[in-house]
Amino acid sequence: MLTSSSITGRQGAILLFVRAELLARSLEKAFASNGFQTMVVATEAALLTTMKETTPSLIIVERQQEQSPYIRQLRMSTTVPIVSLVVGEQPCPDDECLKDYEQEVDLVVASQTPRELVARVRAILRRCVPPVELAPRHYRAGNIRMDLDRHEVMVAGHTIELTPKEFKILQQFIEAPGRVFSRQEMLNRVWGEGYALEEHALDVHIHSLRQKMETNPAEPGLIVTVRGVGYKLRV
Amino acid sequence: MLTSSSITGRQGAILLFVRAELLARSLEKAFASNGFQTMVVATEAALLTTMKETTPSLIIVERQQEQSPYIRQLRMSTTVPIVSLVVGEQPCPDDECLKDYEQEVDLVVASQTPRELVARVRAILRRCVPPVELAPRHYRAGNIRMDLDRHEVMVAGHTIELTPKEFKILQQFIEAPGRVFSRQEMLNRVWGEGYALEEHALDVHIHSLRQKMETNPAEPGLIVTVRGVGYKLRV
DNA sequence: ACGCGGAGTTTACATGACGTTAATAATCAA
DNA sequence: TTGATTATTAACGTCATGTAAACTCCGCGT
Repeated sequence: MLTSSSITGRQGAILLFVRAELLARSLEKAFASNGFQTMVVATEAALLTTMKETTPSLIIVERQQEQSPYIRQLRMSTTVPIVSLVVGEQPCPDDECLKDYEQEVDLVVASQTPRELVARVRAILRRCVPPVELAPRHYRAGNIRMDLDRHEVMVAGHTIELTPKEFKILQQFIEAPGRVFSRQEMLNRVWGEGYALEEHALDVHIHSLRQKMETNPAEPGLIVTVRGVGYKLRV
Repeated sequence: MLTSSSITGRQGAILLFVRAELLARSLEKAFASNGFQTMVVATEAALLTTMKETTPSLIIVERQQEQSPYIRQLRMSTTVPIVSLVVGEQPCPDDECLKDYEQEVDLVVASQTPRELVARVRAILRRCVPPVELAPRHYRAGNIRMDLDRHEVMVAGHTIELTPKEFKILQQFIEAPGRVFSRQEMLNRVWGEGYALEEHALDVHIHSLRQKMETNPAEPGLIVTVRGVGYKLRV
């Protein structure tokens, strides 16, 4: 059952900036067993480039001496919660910790059991769940409108009900209007890569899509056949 | 970006639930000198009545043995951040602290310098001020009205009683009317991030919600299922 | 302490929608 | 016309969902 992952818009992972391999492993494991995904980086450079490419839901940084500069840089570049992790035996001197807080770090915490760290992280994330709906995702092509969040499709002004497969197929079409999709490519996109499936399984879904969308399903004007090649959405 | 200046302005006070007079004084002083107002209560009863009359911006609770019951009660009655303060010499045993976190306490912290406590509180408030202050406490969608402060729901003019879970679920729906929530996303939002939970648990609560809300629960017109995807509130 | 009751969770099962296959008809290109 | 490609339909198995009910857990009152 691969269905759940696609629509949920999976939360960003926890980004761990830790030098010690051993520590990284144990944290990674602790988070993984609590249902969190993690990414690990070991250098400042890697941290910053990772931040450019992905959006973690929280960052844990192993605290160092004189870390202010890049912590500030990090804080400026993202609003994601930052946890400063003090490793080693000697506790972080008070004024050092306070400096972190002044940099708007969300939590400075001494090395504890991984379980407790996970609990603290979870407590922070509870507060940071975005108030829903950052950017509504919807498409338009011709007189077809598709709202991915609402899972709604309108053709010529009135809503039509699509099954999950139909919806996904139409989504492929509308994301590249006019482009021809071979059966095999459509199968890969909708059913998943490497799914051996009778090619003509798609035909049936195309058919039912046409039944629901076309004004005259017998002479398709929206989803048109390109003989010998595949199907495309007429723009 | 997170602006620290506006936070200290006019804003609910910090509610301190501390028994020891001396400790109360010192905390009060520390917060006062950092621009926070405080209220102090010394008994559970006073805490709960104060909560009914005012809306603090954060609550600090001196941790006791076996505090779960009223912490839970507190957590259910408000969304304000709660800090569990461990006083005394012996550190809080691990699993005890974890219990607090499971009750959705925001931070469990051992007695430190007042300055550091203030810094930690400020870090939490940075995250929580926007929701507390500018999030509407009252929603309306169709003929559904929801008052978060009063914890009341009205459908078509008359009040219905919802359990805490039901209430939270409906809240997610009404904050983004029409948007489809996958089971997993709803679980994350209501039960908390990373809680592995049988997806089916949600169905049951949806069912009881329908029983209470729908005119004809057999044919849901308000909370509709989007097969293979999730549920949404029909607008 | 004990039991009661409500809330939440899990289990189990019936139902019906959905996806797939296969078989047949229609259409198009040589 | 003939073979290949596509359209259509029916049938069937699987899976998602709805629902009831049992069970656990916790708070509350006796």
